[in-house]
Amino acid sequence: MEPRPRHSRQRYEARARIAKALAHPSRLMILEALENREMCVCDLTELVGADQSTVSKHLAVLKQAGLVADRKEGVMVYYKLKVCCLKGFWECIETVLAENLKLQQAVLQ
Amino acid sequence: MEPRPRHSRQRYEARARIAKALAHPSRLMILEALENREMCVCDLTELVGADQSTVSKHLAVLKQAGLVADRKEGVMVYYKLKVCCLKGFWECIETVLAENLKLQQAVLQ
DNA sequence: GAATTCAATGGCGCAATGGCCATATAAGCA
DNA sequence: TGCTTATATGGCCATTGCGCCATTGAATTC
Repeated sequence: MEPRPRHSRQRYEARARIAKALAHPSRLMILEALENREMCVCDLTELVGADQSTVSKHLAVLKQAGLVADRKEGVMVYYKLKVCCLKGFWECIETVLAENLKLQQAVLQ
Repeated sequence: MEPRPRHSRQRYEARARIAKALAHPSRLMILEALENREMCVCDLTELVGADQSTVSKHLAVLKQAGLVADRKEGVMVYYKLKVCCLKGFWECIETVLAENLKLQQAVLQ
């Protein structure tokens, strides 16, 4: 059985671009916060606890990946989730973490 | 409403470590291939089309994240999926990609 | 129009990532 | 004991990622 990729390299690269956008703690925090309601950059800056410019760049990454949308209202810019499929992602991550923890504890005993 | 993180910083960092492991096209390709059956490093090296040492390092990343497990049999090392929750992840990624594509096409028209 | 506020951008430094080559390690075989 | 094969590791280099600072741009208010 010769192993063959199921999809094209471009497709895996496209998938990885999305996954990369998810691969930072601050961005995960932002995404989770936006599940409740839309928030302005100032809110998110306070939430993350980093420099405003840093948060702004994180938001640009999320927007570029198509995960959030922004809306300007006066001086403020509000961001909201653009996709509702993140639930499956959270569940997957948490499952892995729980499994890892279980194994670690088993080793200690 | 003051914005407050739902979880600790450590938790977001732990989540991000898993997400980081998913954030490379070759690793996504490997994970998808392992859904069918376990495969040795030589198979996966052929699949990915990179240097054997490169693939070995990708596998170490996946193993460290707790996504795959390895089993030695003689000279060969076989890797298999350790978690079955990746389906939710794929679906999420594909949903985002489909949505992005739809919007791009709408812009062109 | 000057001052203030919110957000985005450019720049810079530093750490992490990922690629290949070369080498090490380990198992199987002559 | 060598010899070959499969995998892992170390080294090196180029690229990327991410933090903050400083600045710019845009909207609001005085």
